[in-house]
Amino acid sequence: MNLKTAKLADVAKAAGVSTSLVSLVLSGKGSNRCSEETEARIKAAALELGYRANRLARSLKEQQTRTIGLLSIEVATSPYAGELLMAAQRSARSHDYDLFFVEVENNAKSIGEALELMAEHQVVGVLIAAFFHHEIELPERLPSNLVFANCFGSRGDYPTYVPAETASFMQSLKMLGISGHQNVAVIMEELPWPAAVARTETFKQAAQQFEWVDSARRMHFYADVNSNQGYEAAMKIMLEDPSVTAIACYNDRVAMGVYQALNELRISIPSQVSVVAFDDLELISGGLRPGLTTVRLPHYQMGREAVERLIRICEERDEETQKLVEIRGELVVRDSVSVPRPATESPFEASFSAPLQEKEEK
Amino acid sequence: MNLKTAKLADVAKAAGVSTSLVSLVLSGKGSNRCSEETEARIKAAALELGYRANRLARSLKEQQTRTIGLLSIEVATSPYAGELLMAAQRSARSHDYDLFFVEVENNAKSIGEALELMAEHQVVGVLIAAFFHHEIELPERLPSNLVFANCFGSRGDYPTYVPAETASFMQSLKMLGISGHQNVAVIMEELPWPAAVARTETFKQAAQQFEWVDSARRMHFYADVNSNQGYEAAMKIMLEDPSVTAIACYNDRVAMGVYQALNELRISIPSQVSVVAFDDLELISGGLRPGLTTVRLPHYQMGREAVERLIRICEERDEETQKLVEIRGELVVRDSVSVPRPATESPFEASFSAPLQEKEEK
DNA sequence: TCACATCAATCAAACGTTTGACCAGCTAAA
DNA sequence: TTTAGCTGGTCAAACGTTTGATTGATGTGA
Repeated sequence: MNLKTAKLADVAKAAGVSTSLVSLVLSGKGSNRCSEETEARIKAAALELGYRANRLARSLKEQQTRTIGLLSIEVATSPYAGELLMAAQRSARSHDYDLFFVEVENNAKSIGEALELMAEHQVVGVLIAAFFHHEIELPERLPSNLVFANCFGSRGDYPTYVPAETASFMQSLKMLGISGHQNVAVIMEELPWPAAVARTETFKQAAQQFEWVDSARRMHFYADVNSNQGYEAAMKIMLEDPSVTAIACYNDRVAMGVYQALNELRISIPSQVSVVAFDDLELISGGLRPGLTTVRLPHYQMGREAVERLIRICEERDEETQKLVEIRGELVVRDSVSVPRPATESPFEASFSAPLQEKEEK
Repeated sequence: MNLKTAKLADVAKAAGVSTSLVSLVLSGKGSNRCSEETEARIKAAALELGYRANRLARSLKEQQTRTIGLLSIEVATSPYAGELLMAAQRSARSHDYDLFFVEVENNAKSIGEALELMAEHQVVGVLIAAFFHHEIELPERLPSNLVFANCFGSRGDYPTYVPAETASFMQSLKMLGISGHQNVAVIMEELPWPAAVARTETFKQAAQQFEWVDSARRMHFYADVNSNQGYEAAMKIMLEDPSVTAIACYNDRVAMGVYQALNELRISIPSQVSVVAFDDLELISGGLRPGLTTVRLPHYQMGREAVERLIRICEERDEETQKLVEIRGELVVRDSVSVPRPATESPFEASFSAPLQEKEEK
């Protein structure tokens, strides 16, 4: 493996045959073109010398690679970015494709340069992936074999795999609805990300469907809600509107703030107030107590399906006509939802002494 | 950019010159080998046709690529995996290198296959990166240009960039020490990960240095402490040993459980009990209230420095002799540490009504 | 006028692989 | 005896690029 690895000619010399035959035998295309004895000799020589084909030469000759470009937009801004990436990598490998990875910022110029670079490397197709669902500014020239995952292009009509925001969030909300909640508040992102727009709309639908009380008044918007505004929002909600029995959160991060507010207010989850969210960042949703009932963003599925579609396209056996594929996230039920407390009961009654006593007993 | 891009011969024909000259001009090596007029004509033709060099052919001819292999071990198990990856990618690009990405499980066989694959792609060097600090099982054959980031190999003596566990964690502990804390408990991982072993030792050193009381008794070990045991640990600590004024946590995730326990126990942070941790997962450390004072794992620096070292090695201009490089994480001071409460004061006095009243005033 | 430099450009080989065309020797059917 | 087919291989061209060697002008100094 060091510096120079053996080449076809070395194996051929060692086995006393031509390079052609070695190539044929090693690629399996030369069945019945040589004797078993020679075949064995060639294979032994290849093994002995640790021969590995030079993919550069092979691809040059064959006029195509088995490499796909993964163009990742601002990977680091999100935790769990890895999951889409991992899914893409594994799917590619399982089809014997390799991954050429470039990460850039979300602007047409950087993306254009990255695409040119990939073209130079003769990738057969490109997957553009982002780590939160948004629009990507595309340059003029685009490869024909292009698929989007967790984002969508500003131009063109390419296969696009995104989370089914509406259907997914609806699962969370339905959980509240069928549990009997009527007084549901929602803490939503105000900036017009696709996720925010869709989830807001979903809340309206759910409110109508389940006949939630005062739902219009109970929608609370914050710009850049990720920056810790869940706490303030929940404080405001519970203090100004104590009849609320459930809070739906834009995402897990918001829910984390909500938990802290409810904790401080001595409102117990879920017996006094139920909480649902979106994302399922295990670090949060599994780390909170009680565990957060939330919808898992389908990062893995988006990565896998986008790559498989891309490969089908590259191999010209894509029969799907649908461009936009929305993937529904799975509802992960933990312990943050229960039936609503009786309508007459104040939320400010959650006894805190209970867990304390439990512990003190022993 | 579609399917077939123009090649040297096309540009040559368009400009009415030989391919040699086009190559020379476009690579800048042909200064004063042709007239300015011809040079302009060639460049115009190249632009017109959207010519992009075929890197396969170039690398084959030049007998070397500018591609480095990034072998990532189990990327998805950690959030913020992206940061190391991003750092590696950006550093590589800034030196005009590209990244060939493979992600595998931590076993010698998978890693061996990935390395062979990279060798086939003629990478000039390999960076093996993991997303938590541990040992990597290596196969027999290893490339000569190999560097480790956030992990280390079971064999061989390769440049290795890891977090300075001791020096970093000591920053957190020193923060407690110089604030005057004497009764410090620690919640530590029991499994013998390098991080756990080193951080345990660091705690012992700090305890000795600052003359912490009963420190041996105040070390609490949990196997797989990431699975939410911070809560139970903190409960146990505060109920059995209420004189504790500060809790040092193995990592942010543990601190998250500690916060929840202290919240339930009505112990306020930091006025009654201070908390420090390790990792600085912004999702947690920035999302908790009050913000968690913790040490940032130097993912970005490890990625960057490892790649730059690797490139120096590949270009045979590496003058460093040191193999193991420990990178110190930065202490991120937020609001979870204060001076210890008076020795006579019980921790169970944090008034919860205060923030409630504040809010009710308006 | 000759030798020699310089300029502007071309030639041709090579990188490692793949693969259709070819070939020599043998057997079996026509 | 010819023909055809099989067995067990080899030959040589090609993929797109780079680059040392070469070349044919033109200019220049002795």
